[in-house]
Amino acid sequence: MKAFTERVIEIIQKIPEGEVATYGQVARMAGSPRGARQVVRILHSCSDKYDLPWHRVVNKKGEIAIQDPLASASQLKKLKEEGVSFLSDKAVNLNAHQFDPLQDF
DNA sequence: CGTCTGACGTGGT
DNA sequence: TACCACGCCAGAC
Repeated sequence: MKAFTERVIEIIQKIPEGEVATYGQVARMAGSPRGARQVVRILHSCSDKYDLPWHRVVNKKGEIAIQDPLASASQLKKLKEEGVSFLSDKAVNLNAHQFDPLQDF
């Protein structure tokens, strides 16, 4: 049983290119259904240190939730480059690109 | 220890 | 459909 934080990090690293996952989804996969906020904290503190594909994590509406305009623009660009389709300027098509955890279990 | 915070989720209006 | 209030819980101080 690894620490919740480490599990979250591993899960995020498993998200394939061209797909995205929601904060709550990652939290559930890590064993903490209510831990979406913790996923946020982890991205803040570990996205750089652990080389996480943080741009593949969005909120449940498929929107880029990050507040920093520079970082959100970067996320948008990376997702488009990976072939993710967008419903709007800030929301991905979750229905078509949401990461399927079945492949991981 | 107690308190605050946050790139969220859910349910009610 | 959109917005608001509240719950959640690990980490920073």
